[in-house]
Amino acid sequence: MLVCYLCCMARIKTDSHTSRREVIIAKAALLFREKGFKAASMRDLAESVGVEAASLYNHIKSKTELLHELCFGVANRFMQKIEEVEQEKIPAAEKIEKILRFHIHEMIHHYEEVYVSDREWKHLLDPYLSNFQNQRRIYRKRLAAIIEAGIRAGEIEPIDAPTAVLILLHAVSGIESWHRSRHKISAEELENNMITILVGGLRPRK
Amino acid sequence: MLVCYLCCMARIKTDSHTSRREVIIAKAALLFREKGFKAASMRDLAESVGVEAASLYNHIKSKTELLHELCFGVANRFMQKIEEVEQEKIPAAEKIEKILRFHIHEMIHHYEEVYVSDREWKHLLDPYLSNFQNQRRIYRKRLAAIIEAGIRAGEIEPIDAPTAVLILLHAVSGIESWHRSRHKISAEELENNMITILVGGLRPRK
DNA sequence: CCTACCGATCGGTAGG
DNA sequence: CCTACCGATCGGTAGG
Repeated sequence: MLVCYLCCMARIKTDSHTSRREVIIAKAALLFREKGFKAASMRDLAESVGVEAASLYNHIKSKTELLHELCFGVANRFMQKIEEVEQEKIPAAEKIEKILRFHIHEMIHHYEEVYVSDREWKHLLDPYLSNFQNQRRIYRKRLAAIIEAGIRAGEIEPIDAPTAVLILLHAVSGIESWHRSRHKISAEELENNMITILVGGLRPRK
Repeated sequence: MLVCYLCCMARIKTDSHTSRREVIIAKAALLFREKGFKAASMRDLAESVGVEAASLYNHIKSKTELLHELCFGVANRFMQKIEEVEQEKIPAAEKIEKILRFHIHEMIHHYEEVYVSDREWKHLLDPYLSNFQNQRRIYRKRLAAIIEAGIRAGEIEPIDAPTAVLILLHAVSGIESWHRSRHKISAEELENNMITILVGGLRPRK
């Protein structure tokens, strides 16, 4: 379940746009998530695609290229979303809630890619590695800035903003455990429970 | 900084108890955290210990044995702590706070091992792998049971307990990012900020 | 897209 | 604790 049902319906119906390359990347996401980047071999990937290992190289340049595609695909979506939310004229606490809901949605509907981007990025090679680390740092600073604005406006508990960012982002990545567990509550229930606990924890209590 | 200063002072002073095996395990924790289990080679480890790769096998059986040692060392400490806290006669919310503070403390002072146990356990081999997964599942159930008791007692917001557990545990593991960041606030500040955000989010707001 | 194959590196052993 | 070395597996290329 790499891709969101709604997002990709058109593509699946017409079928012709799911190129071989996209299939390879999707299968790579699954494999890298299951085994980790280093432990997943190109022969594993070839088998799951249904070709010989050598044939993969007609569609991709290298194993790390697959990791670039996955990591930056995810990073770009998050960066785009935060830019969009920053410009809305709503209270900071609502901005945070919107961004959190986006994180939760991405984690639920694009699980494999988001997970890989989160846990395997350290295996990127160096022009890409430092690029990715920079994007991450910038993203967290922007999120912290929203929280700080919220604190100044009295909408958010006065706490250390970088610590709050760290908690929020990692808490959301915990959906990974939910995703693989048996007794799953529904996606909506999960989302609302998380928002209750996390955003609730940020609001002033009187 | 594998081990806690306080915990290990005696050992460092007398010096003779830090056996070669313990040094190897400590260096392995560092390497597995930096590179990941699969990407860290026994030759890397040998170099960081200061011997040839073959010599390591006079002190350990295999690479995976190092992973066992690290994962179960950590798991056992957490299991022991939760058993201890369960038996105290204090409100559920205080139990949760105590356990959270223990998690935070472990993450700060035994960073490498806790991190490896958290992220690399999937590379354990199968008698150990399922054993570890069982311990994890049991631990989370016990934590959820404390939260549920707290909800029934009206000390904790009525939310889905497994979701709360998932959020709490992953939020705490976010200390990893703090640990490697430059502008670190102090460990005590960090701990108190986390408790404010997390336990604050659990308490009823009126 | 395949067969055939490469150099490098891996975890681990033998033997001293 | 070392030197020497093993079989397996890796990412990737050549050539068709």
